[in-house]
Amino acid sequence: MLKEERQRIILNEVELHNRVQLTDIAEKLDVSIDTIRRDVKELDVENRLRKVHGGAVSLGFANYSPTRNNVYALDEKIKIAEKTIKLLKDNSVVLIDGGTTCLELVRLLPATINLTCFTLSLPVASELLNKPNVETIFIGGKLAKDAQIAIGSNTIHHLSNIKVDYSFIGTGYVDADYGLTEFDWDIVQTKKAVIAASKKTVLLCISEKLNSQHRYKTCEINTIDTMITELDPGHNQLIAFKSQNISLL
Amino acid sequence: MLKEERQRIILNEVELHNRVQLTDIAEKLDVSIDTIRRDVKELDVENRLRKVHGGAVSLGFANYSPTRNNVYALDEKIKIAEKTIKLLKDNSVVLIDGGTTCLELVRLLPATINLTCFTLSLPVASELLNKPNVETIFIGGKLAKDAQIAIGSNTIHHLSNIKVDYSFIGTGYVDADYGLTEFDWDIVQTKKAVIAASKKTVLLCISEKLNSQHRYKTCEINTIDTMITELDPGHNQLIAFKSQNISLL
DNA sequence: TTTTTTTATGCTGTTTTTTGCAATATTTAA
DNA sequence: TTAAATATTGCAAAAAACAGCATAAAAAAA
Repeated sequence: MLKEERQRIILNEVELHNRVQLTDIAEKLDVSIDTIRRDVKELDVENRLRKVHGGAVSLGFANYSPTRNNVYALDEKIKIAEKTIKLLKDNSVVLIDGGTTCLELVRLLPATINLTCFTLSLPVASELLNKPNVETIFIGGKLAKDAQIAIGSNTIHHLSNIKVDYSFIGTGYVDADYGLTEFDWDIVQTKKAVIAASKKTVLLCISEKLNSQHRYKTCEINTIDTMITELDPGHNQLIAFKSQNISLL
Repeated sequence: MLKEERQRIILNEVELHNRVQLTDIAEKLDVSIDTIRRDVKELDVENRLRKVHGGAVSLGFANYSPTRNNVYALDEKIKIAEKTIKLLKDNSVVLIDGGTTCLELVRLLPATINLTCFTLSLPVASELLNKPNVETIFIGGKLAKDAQIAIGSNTIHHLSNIKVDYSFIGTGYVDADYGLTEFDWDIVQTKKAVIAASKKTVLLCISEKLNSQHRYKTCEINTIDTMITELDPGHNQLIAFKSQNISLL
């Protein structure tokens, strides 16, 4: 049997069942497991399937990723993400909120980091699945169409049952006096529950949002433990926050 | 024998069987392996076939994968999705499983349809958010990296608290006698919980999976209420299922 | 015609690829 | 944690590819 032929059969099996075991294929084709393993490794390098421990899965199955749309102020968000990653300790349990800043944080997480991550956000969950050493737990509930996050009473109830070391949240609006505010009432309720479920809360926020406010209040500014912007902590845009009881990074 | 004639025979053989081995053809034509090797090499540079180690494969065979659509057996799955959509009544509450067939179903859902959808699958949830009149509820829990679905005791517990009108599920393997089976134990547990949470269960399955089986059993075939394949219900591949207590579509 | 040139083929020895095996390490499941 | 399954690595045998050479056949030129 030609190698090409064998690999074609492997691909076919993988696409048919989404997932196959190397031992099964080896037996079926009557070649050694080593041969199948090498085939699968090659096919993996060629991006025709994804090799996993003990077998292989089809790309359609494993490779789902939402199209990365144009992220506003990407550079700033990347800077924030990099600062945030320094805060993360191995083996901690964290909760990561939705929003593009948090999503950028997840994208930039090093593959080596060992975390247990809770999240409410579909895109964040999707990205987290690409991190080999992160265990991802999605907090279920009714999904908000626009924000792509779980909201509502059910979600809030689930959140009331957990307590994480750190939560990393974004916000629609922030002001040193008025605190964190949002446009959407449901989001506020959910964020409140997130903060209540965290020992420490870290706010990720580009400087452009500073000194803005909206209708519904999530929390006072000093409810936040740490605020991370792309600016240097000594920047004079942050003076109003320095007097509050939060640490700046 | 003319070189021209020999090469034509080689090409014929390749077209017919999608592949040939050099040793076979050399023996058949009673020339040295070197001659055949040179022939095949020439045909390869002329782009009439593709030379591989030990033989040659047809162009269609070699090109099948690189430029193919990402979803295996897409046409069949679309046909299944179309049949399934006819089952859906407005304002019903359904649960949609993961897998590419179910994902295709969601993609083809008309924008007008009014549904409440539960799901465990990240990609399915993501697609559902594009449907303006569908309320999506994600059943939370620990996420499986490869299948991108919620699994584990927490998920199963959540499922035990709901009862939907219909669930639409896929399966790794199905056999008229052995029932639905899977490669993965966790997936089986979750699927069992899904079935328990449904008044009616509908299996979506391309015919290629019929008469295949694996290690862990999800359920007997007659636990399923309806099975939908891309085939006509009267097709003789489905005879073994007709005698079971399930309806075919 | 004969001679020369070109092309095709087969043979030999060497190199590369493929494959299976065994020893060891790593990952996973219980 | 331990035990089992799976991966990795190095190695050796077999198959295939390759390069060079000699010969035979065919074509072209004398």
